[in-house]
Amino acid sequence: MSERGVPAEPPETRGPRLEDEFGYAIGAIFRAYVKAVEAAVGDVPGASRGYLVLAAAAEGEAGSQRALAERLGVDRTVMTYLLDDLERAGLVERRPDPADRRNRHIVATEHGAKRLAELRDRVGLVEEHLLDVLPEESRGPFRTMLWAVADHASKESTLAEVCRLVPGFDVSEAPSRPPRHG
Amino acid sequence: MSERGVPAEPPETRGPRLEDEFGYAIGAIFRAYVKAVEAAVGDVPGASRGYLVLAAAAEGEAGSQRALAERLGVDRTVMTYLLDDLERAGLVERRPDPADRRNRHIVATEHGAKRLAELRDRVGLVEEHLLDVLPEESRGPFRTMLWAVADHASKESTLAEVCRLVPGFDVSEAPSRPPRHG
DNA sequence: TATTGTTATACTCTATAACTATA
DNA sequence: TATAGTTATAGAGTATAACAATA
Repeated sequence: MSERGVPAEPPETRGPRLEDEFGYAIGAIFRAYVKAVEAAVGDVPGASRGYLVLAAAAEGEAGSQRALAERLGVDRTVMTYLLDDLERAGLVERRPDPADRRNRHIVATEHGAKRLAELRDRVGLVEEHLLDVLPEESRGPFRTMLWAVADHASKESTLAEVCRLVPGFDVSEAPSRPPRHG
Repeated sequence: MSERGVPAEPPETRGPRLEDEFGYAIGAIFRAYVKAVEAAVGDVPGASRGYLVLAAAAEGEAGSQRALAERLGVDRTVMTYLLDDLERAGLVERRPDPADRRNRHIVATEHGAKRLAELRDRVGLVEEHLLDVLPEESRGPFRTMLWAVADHASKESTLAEVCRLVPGFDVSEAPSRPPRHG
């Protein structure tokens, strides 16, 4: 029927297992973190994402909605909805920026700051538990390296450079991927 | 108007920045990986997820659809749609398992295996570029540690243990989170 | 005119439930 | 009865586009 041949059954072991793929590893950690934090933060709107927004707001470094949305890799409209919920829960406030009244400064309320203190403890336990497979003396170095990679990955230039490295590769050219079903 | 007080502006620096949060770091890396691989694999259905499925299929270790779905953290119905697309693209095949005819064994076609070889190169470049901020001698140890954490995070028992550590914390009890807007 | 934020809407992805077939 | 896979459908998340306010 089909001219495409039979699958290549591995005679022994030809390549890496699924679990050896970088994408598998990073995805597994990300999913576990999100799921655990989701439960740890209870009814905080936006779950792990809401926690990060609250953390930034409490440090007074959240900046404008747009800036915050970009840092978290979400659309600015999504940030609007998320902040609606966090504000309704009394955790954060939108402050008009006197310097540029188009901007809204995102800050934590007193209640938000207090709530965050508890959340930090709980989320901290989640993190600790995720990393407790590593020998204690490795955790510091691991975090340092993870942070360095994250910082690198966040840069616009990084994705752009990948495009130059891979022939016929262009991030901006979305290959007009069809929807999965519909 | 409101009895909730003013936000706590940081007098100096009270806590970690957003970028210091584990959740920020892991999310940033995950997003960058997904985005870059999405472009790198071109028209492969399912993008980074499709790549992982194809990789598992080509090694003959994908097993049943359900097993594969669980390893990738997706619903079994989602796996059905994803495999529909990959099969339509001629990259994988569903083989009925003679031992238990309810199961479908997922295997790569010859075309799929050939395509995967190219994809591995391209995805490999993406990975290399993400990690090239680390000094060369650190990349191996970093991967080893990342894999260990991923393996640990994938275990059912890990999430369960987190529940015992955090007081009043239960993953299975989804706190009936309301939809974000609707 | 360009930008921030909002709103309405459409779209995409995911999950739920019902069904078939195997066991 | 229980499980793997499929299908239909509803639901949740996201993005697009049009708008108001400000620069």
